[in-house]
Amino acid sequence: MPELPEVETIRLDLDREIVGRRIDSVSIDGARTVRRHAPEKVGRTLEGRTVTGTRRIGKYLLIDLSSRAGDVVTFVAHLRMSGQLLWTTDFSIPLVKHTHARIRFDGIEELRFVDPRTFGELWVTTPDVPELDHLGPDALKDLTDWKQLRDRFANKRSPLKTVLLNQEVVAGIGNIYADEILWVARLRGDKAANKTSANAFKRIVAATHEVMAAAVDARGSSLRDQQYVDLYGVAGGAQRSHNVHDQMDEPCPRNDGGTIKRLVIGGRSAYYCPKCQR
DNA sequence: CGATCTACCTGATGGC
DNA sequence: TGCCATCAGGTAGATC
Repeated sequence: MPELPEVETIRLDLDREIVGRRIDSVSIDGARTVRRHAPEKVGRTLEGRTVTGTRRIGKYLLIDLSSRAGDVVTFVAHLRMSGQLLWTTDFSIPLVKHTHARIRFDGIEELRFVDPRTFGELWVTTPDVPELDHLGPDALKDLTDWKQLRDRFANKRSPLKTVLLNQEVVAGIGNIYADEILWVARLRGDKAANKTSANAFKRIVAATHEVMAAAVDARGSSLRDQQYVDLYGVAGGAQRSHNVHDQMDEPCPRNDGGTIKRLVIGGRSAYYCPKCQR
């Protein structure tokens, strides 16, 4: 569920709560939560360490930890479709269904990982996080030059939206914000990516930064099901600014007489205005 | 190499 | 009320 702005919102909250704090204990429940290595390794690795900082790469959340016997480690979380990270001020507060991991800090407070669909995952690794080497430039921080995007589009004949969703091309864009970026850039997502013009690449780069920055400012998008909430369980506000995503049959906000349509691109819902997106 | 399916899961929703 | 089909913010892996 969460895309870059939602992960960044959670990271900003976490940074405030856990940097400088010590992890007492970790419990992992559910065979799917940790699957890159033995689940017990998480507790063994984290317990007793102090959080030194947080990072985000695309939709991955990273928590850096203090060294022990000379080695430093990083804890990685990806929420996939239905994962949540929730801050609990007292570990005795009852667990909600589908709570798969608990990380306790300084005796009482607890970070909980809740994930009904169990697609999300946690793991520990080295600070260079080699598992994420395949990711393209981060859509918010590192996508600055349109030529960078053009080069990454080379040889890609899939639809434009499919390529924007490819995390190896650019990291952090998901289904909601791909629709929004394409609307701002006035481009249709079902056109072949390799036909994108230089001017269109410039508009995509500008639109990506604009859409992502505004969504972070609004603390992410919470749709009807409220599956995304921040670290404190509070919904975001970016959905109120969606121009096309999930806006079927609504008038285009450009007031150009267009009506928002839905189609399927790469097996996923895509919303667009047939009037202003070409 | 690139493109396209499919699997991985639970839960909400809407039609009959 | 069921019961069934469809859909959901994502990604990795198989296959062509």
